[in-house]
Amino acid sequence: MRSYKQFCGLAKALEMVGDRWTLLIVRELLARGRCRYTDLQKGLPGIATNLLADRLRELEEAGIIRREDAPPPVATTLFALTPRGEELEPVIDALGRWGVPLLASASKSDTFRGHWLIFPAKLYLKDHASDRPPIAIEVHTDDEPIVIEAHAGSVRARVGSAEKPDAVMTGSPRLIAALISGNLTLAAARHAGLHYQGDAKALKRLQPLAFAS
Amino acid sequence: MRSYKQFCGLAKALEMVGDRWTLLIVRELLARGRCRYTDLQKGLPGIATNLLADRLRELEEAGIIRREDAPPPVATTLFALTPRGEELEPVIDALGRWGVPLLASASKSDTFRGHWLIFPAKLYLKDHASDRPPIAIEVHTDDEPIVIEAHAGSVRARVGSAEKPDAVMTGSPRLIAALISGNLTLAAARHAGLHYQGDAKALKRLQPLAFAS
DNA sequence: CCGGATCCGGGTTGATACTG
DNA sequence: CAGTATCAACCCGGATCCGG
Repeated sequence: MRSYKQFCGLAKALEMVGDRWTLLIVRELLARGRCRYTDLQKGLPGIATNLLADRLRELEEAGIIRREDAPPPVATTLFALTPRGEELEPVIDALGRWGVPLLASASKSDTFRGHWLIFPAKLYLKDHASDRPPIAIEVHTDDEPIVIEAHAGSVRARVGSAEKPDAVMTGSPRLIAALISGNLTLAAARHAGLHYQGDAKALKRLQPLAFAS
Repeated sequence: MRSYKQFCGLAKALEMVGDRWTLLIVRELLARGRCRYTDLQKGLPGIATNLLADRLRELEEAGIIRREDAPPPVATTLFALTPRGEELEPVIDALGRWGVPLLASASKSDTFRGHWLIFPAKLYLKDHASDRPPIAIEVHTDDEPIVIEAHAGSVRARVGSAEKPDAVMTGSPRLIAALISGNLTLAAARHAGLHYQGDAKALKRLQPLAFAS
């Protein structure tokens, strides 16, 4: 991106990460950890391959990502965030949180990837029973499943499955996002088509206190 | 901005505020409160007037800013953030904080506006003596002065002057930014050309505890 | 299949000039 | 003061191609 030529931290930050697609690439690397070019492409539906290649080079020059040569027998290139790149997490979180209300009026035809739910899960869910044993909830959409785990007061979310989940939910991204962000009760989400099996209290332990139903 | 067509809060947020210049316009309105088109132009050196007009229209359609007709005798248009627009403050703060380290290698010829210092002042300074009487520090650069006020544990910064400042500092933006963000001690900044008169303890009360010199 | 490079058409940006 | 109008330069998206 062209320089703004302003002595301002915000302007300097935008020169490095303000380009189209750039922060979405960082989102992918934050959500999945280090991954291959092709994995990035799958997580960024709509990006042109030349733009992905350009951005990766710019991000590497800026010290935000790092290129690693995976050892044999894989022998492929892996892309990962540097520590400086990981410091962008608060930025992604703040922007993502600001954007959640916009999802309500999203187009029906928008693409979706399961691991994008990791961010609202981390942002909105808290462990309100830190003295209880750990729990795990599996979340299934059309795409790849994720697991939300609560353990001693902290919540983490990651791609993959749990070995013995306390609950498993299946539904449209829209329903699950509304449920996580506190705009829908479990009962209402079920009524709208969400499938939830397992311990209902597992979810209640994590949900925002906004509604107490 | 073209749609990413992704069901993701971050992507939706970037569609609204990810365009070039957009977040800098929000920065201006956050720092100065409501102001005129010409004030915005002065605070955004380098923006083309057609782009400013375009962005203001887009931001208004998005519900982020509001256009007000100032009453006579001023009779001018004022631009102000809506509540939804003000919710972008955490985003600006996170990005600005991430960008502060980049200022160290900024170009000598970058433009500067005094009120841009409001953000690092709010972000980095804390009132470490909430039981003491309020203080005010005036900060002068080539441009418009700002005031940093500490009162009962909280710090605020605004454009303008104080009636009876406890201290007044004058120096280059670079020096003052380094001092505020904790990368330079007062002694070092003075040695590098910063002029500081008044109570040195006033500044010490606010500075990050990073260095204890 | 992986990780791009190249080319091209169209849209966006930036600089300047101009106006109600 | 608060913008339009115009136009060149640049950036983006889509398609295609290519060496390992």
